Amino acid sequence: MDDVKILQALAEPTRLAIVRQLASDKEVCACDFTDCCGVSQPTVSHHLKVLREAGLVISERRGTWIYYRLDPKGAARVARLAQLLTAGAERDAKRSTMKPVLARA
Amino acid sequence: MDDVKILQALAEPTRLAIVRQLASDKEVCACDFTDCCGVSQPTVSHHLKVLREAGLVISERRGTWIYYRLDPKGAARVARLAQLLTAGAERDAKRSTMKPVLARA
DNA sequence: TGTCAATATCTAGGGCTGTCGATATAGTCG
DNA sequence: CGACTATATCGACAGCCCTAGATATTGACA
Repeated sequence: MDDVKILQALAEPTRLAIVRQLASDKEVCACDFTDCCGVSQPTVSHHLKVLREAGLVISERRGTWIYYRLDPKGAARVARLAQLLTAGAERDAKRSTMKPVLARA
Repeated sequence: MDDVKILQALAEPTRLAIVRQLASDKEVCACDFTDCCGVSQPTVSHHLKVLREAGLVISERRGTWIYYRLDPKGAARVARLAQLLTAGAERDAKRSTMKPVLARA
């Protein structure tokens, strides 16, 4: 229900970089994000928590390491939002269905 | 490359409400957003500016009023981001393509 | 059990942002 | 031009959030 939360999670350079890495690398160890993003370990941990609580990523512990990957549910939510926008924009582009703007007041 | 800017613009309750209204109403006068969002006129003006500069909405002056509608380019950008996520998530769901995790160090 | 590595939590500070009142600008109509 | 309306800008304040150092927790391994 909280699409704002998902968008807020994505709307940050470091977190978007993390998500992009997961979109291309399939599975990434938490320890590797420190290099790719240029921030400290506590900061990475914080961002991963935000992404997790937003429902965008899933974590799985494997020994000492924790591996992250994209959450299909979060991706689906973003896709639905995108579809809402594209559908509205495409509809507006159709001149034939444009109703004349009625006088106000 | 400022996808972050687009996401930041969407990641705010009032602005997302504005965008949702535009997705369903096709064309909306700026003066109508004050009612639907429950914020003051300067705040609405501020949010519309953010959405405009992010490339999500287009404004068109018609006399005293200014009408807003969705920008197809912004919608396309969001759609591309969503596709990135869904593609990655769907790929991860395929067990057959999962490579075993190699030992680290 | 003790040590080491990976990750999480706590804390504080600095910057960004949403908000609104006051004011300015722009357009319409007499 | 002058009055009125819609919208934009300005100024200030409060709250949120990104960040990193210090510290705690967790798991592996000997």
